Order: sequence, then C-alpha cells, then structure tokens
Amino acid sequence: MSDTPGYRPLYRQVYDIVVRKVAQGTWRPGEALPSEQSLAKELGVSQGTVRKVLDALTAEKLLERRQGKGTYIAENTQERSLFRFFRIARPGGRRLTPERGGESVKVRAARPVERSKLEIERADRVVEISRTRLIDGVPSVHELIVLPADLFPGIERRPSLPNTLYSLYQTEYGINIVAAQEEVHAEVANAEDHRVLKVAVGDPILVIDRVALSLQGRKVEWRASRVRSGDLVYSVTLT
Amino acid sequence: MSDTPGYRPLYRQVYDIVVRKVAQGTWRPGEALPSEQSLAKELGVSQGTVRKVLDALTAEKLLERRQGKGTYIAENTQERSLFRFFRIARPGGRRLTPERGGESVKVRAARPVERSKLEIERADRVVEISRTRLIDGVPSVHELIVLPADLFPGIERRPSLPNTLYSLYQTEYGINIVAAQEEVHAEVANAEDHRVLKVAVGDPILVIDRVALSLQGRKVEWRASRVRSGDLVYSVTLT
DNA sequence: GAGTGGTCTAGACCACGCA
DNA sequence: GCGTGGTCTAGACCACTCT
Repeated sequence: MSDTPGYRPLYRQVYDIVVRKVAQGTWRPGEALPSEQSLAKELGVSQGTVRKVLDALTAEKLLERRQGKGTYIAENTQERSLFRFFRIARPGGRRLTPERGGESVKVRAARPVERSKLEIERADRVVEISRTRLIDGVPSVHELIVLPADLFPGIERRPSLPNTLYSLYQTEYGINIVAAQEEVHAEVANAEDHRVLKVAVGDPILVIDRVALSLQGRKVEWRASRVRSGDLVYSVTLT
Repeated sequence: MSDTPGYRPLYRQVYDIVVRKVAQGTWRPGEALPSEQSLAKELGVSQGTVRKVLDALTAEKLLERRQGKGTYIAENTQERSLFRFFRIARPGGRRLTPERGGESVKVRAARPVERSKLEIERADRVVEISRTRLIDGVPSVHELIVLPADLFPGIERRPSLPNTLYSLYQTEYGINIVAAQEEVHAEVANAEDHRVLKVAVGDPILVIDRVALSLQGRKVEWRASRVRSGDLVYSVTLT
C-alpha cells in the first residue's frame, strides 16, 4: 500500500475531472456545463454524485448554478471581482468602486523578493504594472503589481488594462484567480505617497500585500497596494 | 400570497430546530448530538435530510463531525478561537499566540458610538474591558472591548478573564460567536500608544475595528485593537 | 462486532425559466 | 410543456472508532 490515503472517493475523481476541464478551457467562462443527467451518464456515475461535485465547486465560486437554467462557469466580471477581492470601503461599510488612474507596464528581470513571493526561478522575467486608482475622483490607491511574464505573454503590449485585471487573466490567459492571501500593515507616507496620493509625508498609510492563487494553486500575482487611510478602511468579514 | 418565499424546504426547518437547540443549550459545547438516524426518526424526516443540515452547520463551524464517533458542538477552544479570529501574524505568515497583559473591567453607560455599533438602546449599560496583549513578551496590542451589559451579567466581578474571551462567552453566557465584521485602517501613534505599546509618537499603528455577531445574528461585542505595526501584520485569506 | 459518519445509487416530486 | 436544478426519500455498502 502507499502512504497516501489509498482510498479515493468517486466524487473526488469527478471533482478533479471537472476542475481540469475548466482549467483547460474545455468549457469557457460564462458557458453552461452539460446538465447533471448528461454529465452523470457521460462519466458513468449517478446524478447524486455529480450533484455533490457541482455543489462543492459552486461553494468555491468556480461555478454558478441557476435553477431552471443550468450550471455555468463563474465569470470574473467587473463587479464580481471587485466585491470579492477589493476590500477597501468607507468606515461603516459602504463598498466602493475605484476608477482607473494612470498606469504603466514593463517587463524586466525578477528581483529576489519577487522570486520568493511568486515562487519563480532566478532567470524568469516578470511583468510590472504600476497604477493609481481613484475613489470618488480622488487618487486613493497606488498599486505595484508583479506577474510571471511567461504566464501573460504580450500583456505589456495591450493598449490599456481593464479596471479589474482578474477578468482579463481569466478570459485572455485562462487563469482563474480563486483565492488571495493578504497581509495588511501600517506605514507613514513617504515622498512618493505624497506625490501620487496627495497626502502629507508622515500621514498614516495602509499597505496591503497580496499573493493571488490560481485554480491550480500556483502563485500568479503579487500586488502591493498603498492606500490613503483618512476616510478609507480595509473591510473583511471573518466567519 | 405573501412576499416571503412562501416555500420553505424541509431541511430549512430542521436547520432552524438544530440551531435553536444549540443556542438554547439543549446540547452543550463539546457534547455529541444524537446520531443521524435517531435525529431523523425523532424529527420525522429521512436521514439524508438530517445529513444535509449537519453538513451545512459543519461548514459554518458550529458543529464538528468525526467519522466513526459522532457529531459534536464545536468548542471555541483557545487555539480554535485564536486561529479563527485573531488575524495578527508576522510578515510571511507565521501565526502568533498572544499572551495576557494588564486588564481592567468596568460597567458604565453606553456612549453614542457604542449604541450605534452594538445596536442597543440609550438607557442600556455596557461592560468595558481594556487590556494589553503581549507577543513574544512584548506589549503589541491594546484592546478596548465593549459588551452589552445585560448579556454578560457579573462578568465585571470575575477575578480574571481568559486569553480568548469567546470561549468564556460560549461556556458561561451561552453566546456563540459565529462571525465578525472587521475594518482595518492606519493611524499614527498617540501619547497613549507610546505609553502602552512603547512605540514612538508618530510611528504607524494598525487599528482593527471589530463587531462580533452571535449565532442569532445579534451584535454582541465591539472591539477596537491598536497594533504595533513594525513587525506585525493583519493576515487574511480571501476566497 | 456494533455503532457512527461517509459515499453512492435510483427514483420521485417540486420550483423555476423559457419558449 | 419541457428541461433544468432543488428537495426528499430509502436503502446499500464502506471507512473509522471503540469495546
């Protein structure tokens, strides 16, 4: 016998098959999957087993089910992505929608900290995106985003980037962001913060460090966001 | 017809029954529930329906299931509570266990901000707990905790408070904390931070504002934590 | 071996969306 | 009215725990 369980429930195998089909793009974002019945027949299992898998993937937000219609690949639409991963709000809870400010994109060699954050090799290149986001017209967030260049070929030549990058990752590069590890800490504003965010040097700044994970569990984005911390908060619900 | 669904699945009713029994203390934390079979018979539904409910409540962390043994009321033990709601860590991810520092408890009238945060009435009284927590022996977190006094009778007369208050709420007052809404922002250290946390005035401070919700959905605790932000971060995984 | 939760099946009926 | 997912049932067998 091996040291791994040795016992592998049927639904686990079905789960892996469905995840692989989504990851490989056999089904595209927004599309409907085959019905439970036809999936069950195709895979040689009961409808109940298929149901268990689809329910689990729906809980993980990879799928969406609509009674009477079908089961769909979840789309990282603008609003959905924002509400899921953009945690900046006004004190008291009102969620916000940032607008796009200035941005720049370049490809360069990875620095040590980036190799560590993204778990990539010494020789690998990265894409660096620097951008400012406005809230109610005011520059409020400055982001430095670093991606492994091999996963996002040609991204630096796109004329412009969408407000929510994750929908771009999904539709153009087949990369589904399913989770993000964030670390938040406080700093005081430096000269660049003063220039970009129009805050006084010495004012408090909220810094959010994020590593985003793909469906396959790979670290595909590192993002450091510096946020004006007068009337904005980082908001999250623990369950 | 009414404007509410008008349709109420069986498992929803069973769900409510089980939640009520836990909330009322019919079953105590750490105890085993009756088996699926006996619950099903008692409630006049199939085992599958009971299973659906118990699985859901397990996902919500109110129950724990152990194959071959039974289904148990989840306990807010020290470690469990800490890992679930204490999000302070070292950069890079290592989770920390705070130790108890000085604390003081008093009962007084509620202030306007507290009435708003806890959704209580003008005349209600509150318990105020002020305490310092140490990390690796260093004063690192200063907390101001406010509770509706009517929910926690006599708490101010306890000789000392445990490190994790939520296990006390659960075992002594029958209050299960199931979720918390947190808002994080940055400030610069004031004179009190300097005194309590030994940081320089003007250093960055992380402030965490939490409202904790009970199983019944009531706001039962408001907590403001001020955290030394040199080598500590607020760490959370978005999914 | 007895009792528990975990998996899997087959089938019935319900609620919903759409043509 | 048809096809979809959602609920509910009954029963079989498996894996785990404890005695």
